[in-house]
Amino acid sequence: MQIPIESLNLLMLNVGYAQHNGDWNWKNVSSPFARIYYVTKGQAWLHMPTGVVELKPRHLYIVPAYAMHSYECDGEFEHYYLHLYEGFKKETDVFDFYDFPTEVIAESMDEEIFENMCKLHPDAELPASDPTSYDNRSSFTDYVRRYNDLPLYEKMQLRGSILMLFSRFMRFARPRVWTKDERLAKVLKFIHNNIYDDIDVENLASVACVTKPYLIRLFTKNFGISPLQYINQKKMEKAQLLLITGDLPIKELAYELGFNDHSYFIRLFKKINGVTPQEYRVTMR
DNA sequence: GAAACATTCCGCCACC
DNA sequence: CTGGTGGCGGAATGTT
Repeated sequence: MQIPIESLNLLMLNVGYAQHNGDWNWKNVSSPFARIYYVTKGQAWLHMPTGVVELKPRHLYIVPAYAMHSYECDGEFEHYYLHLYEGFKKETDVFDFYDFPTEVIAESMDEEIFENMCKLHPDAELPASDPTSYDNRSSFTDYVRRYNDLPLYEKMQLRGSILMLFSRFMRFARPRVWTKDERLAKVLKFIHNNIYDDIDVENLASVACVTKPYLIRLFTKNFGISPLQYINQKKMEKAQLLLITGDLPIKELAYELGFNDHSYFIRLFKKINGVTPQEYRVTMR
């Protein structure tokens, strides 16, 4: 199954050029946005769950949203970066449905694309390159607002550039096979499509045409966690995105994600992410 | 499946 | 007023 291009809309959070000299070492970074890098000079290493990748000039690299990773560099290293997120409810979680190669060889125009994006959007550059504390003065919300205020033709240009770069990876992407079980595939799809609603496991069972206890057993056996745990995990991912890209009060945000009780939402968020929603919002932006 | 049991969820409330 | 904590208990979920 292929996702329709209409539902693929990656929005830019940041774009910029970074020069490092042994100071690009961050451990265990995970963000609700994806990163694409184009290396121009030097060398570094990217530690992904799947293994270590050497970062070399004239190559493109991608780190999917929510992927836990680390950076390592001991000398000169220069690169363009691009941060992307899927902003709207109806958009597919592209990183959940495809596996992308971390590295691809860049095409001749890619450096120019980056250069051009930087020239057109100097405001989208990160003030600091420490992924754990980007900056206190300007938040991601400002970047998002700036994007929203762009004239339509500039948004079109931007989307075009983003899709060009993303297509380099898409070309080699493999649809992720979560399960061979058709029933579970339907269940996963249902969860992804309704992640902003209050999902009842009873509904999932009817989607899969099995009884509830059976579904729970089947799901847990295949994915290692129960349906409800999976749903809440996904909701917390969306929460992270909403927290850094928007200004919604925590209470409203909880409601937005299908929680009827904000205190429960806060508890769940802290349980899964280790910090309270507000702490996350402040430290991540 | 079903039934019985343990555990977790989650909405409510009181409070800081 | 918002964000956050903790207790309670019935409902929902998960296990055997």
